[in-house]
Amino acid sequence: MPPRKTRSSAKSNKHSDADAHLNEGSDDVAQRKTGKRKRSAAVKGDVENKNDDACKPSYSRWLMKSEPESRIENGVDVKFGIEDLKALPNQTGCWDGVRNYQARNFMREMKVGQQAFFYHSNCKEPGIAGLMKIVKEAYVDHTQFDKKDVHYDPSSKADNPKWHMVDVQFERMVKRFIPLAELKKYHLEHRVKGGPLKDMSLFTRARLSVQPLTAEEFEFVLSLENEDPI
DNA sequence: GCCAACGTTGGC
DNA sequence: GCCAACGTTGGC
Repeated sequence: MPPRKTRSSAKSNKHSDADAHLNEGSDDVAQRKTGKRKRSAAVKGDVENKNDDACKPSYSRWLMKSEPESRIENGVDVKFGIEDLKALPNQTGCWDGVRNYQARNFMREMKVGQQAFFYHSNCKEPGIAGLMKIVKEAYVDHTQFDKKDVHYDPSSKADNPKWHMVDVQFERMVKRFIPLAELKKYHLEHRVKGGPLKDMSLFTRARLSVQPLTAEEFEFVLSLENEDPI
């Protein structure tokens, strides 16, 4: 498969007439393969909201990664930083190109109005650049069918699409950029002494491009805006 | 540019 | 359904 990056491209509400539903549960291939249902979303975490049906934790805050620096992949520049989102019409874009089942599943859980950190990855200074909010719930990612697209997936069929995306809208920059290195210091400290970042997915599941945050994690990270850099 | 960690694929 | 080989992610 051709994937790489977890990203968003410069298309905005163009496809927003697509319905906000998804063929529920139709293709949790990864989960079926391992026979472990709900493993991806259930890996520890807060239980602030429960779904009606089960005891599966649900999240309402997210972190989404994208690359702010130019990098050519299959002849296409995959750069998409927070400034690029901000520059789109209505400061809104679709988060296409996610080709990882866990990340996709988290996107499917997202609800309109929820907040997400915009994280800059694979760049000079990785870290959290700003905040965005979910403005459209999961719908089919059209780029999987586009042969010209970097994230084209020949294994995905039109009558049973594998990949979905959400629309996000720029909300604001963080008051100061919060570097990964700083978050990591807290993470290591909290792992020893206890603290909100001790299990943060950014470190415990570093390669996941769409991650859930607990309320405690989210609030702690946000509070760093008002602190001096360490 | 390197490479560790980890997700995916496919043979058996 | 195991697991080795392979490919990707992303920090450094």
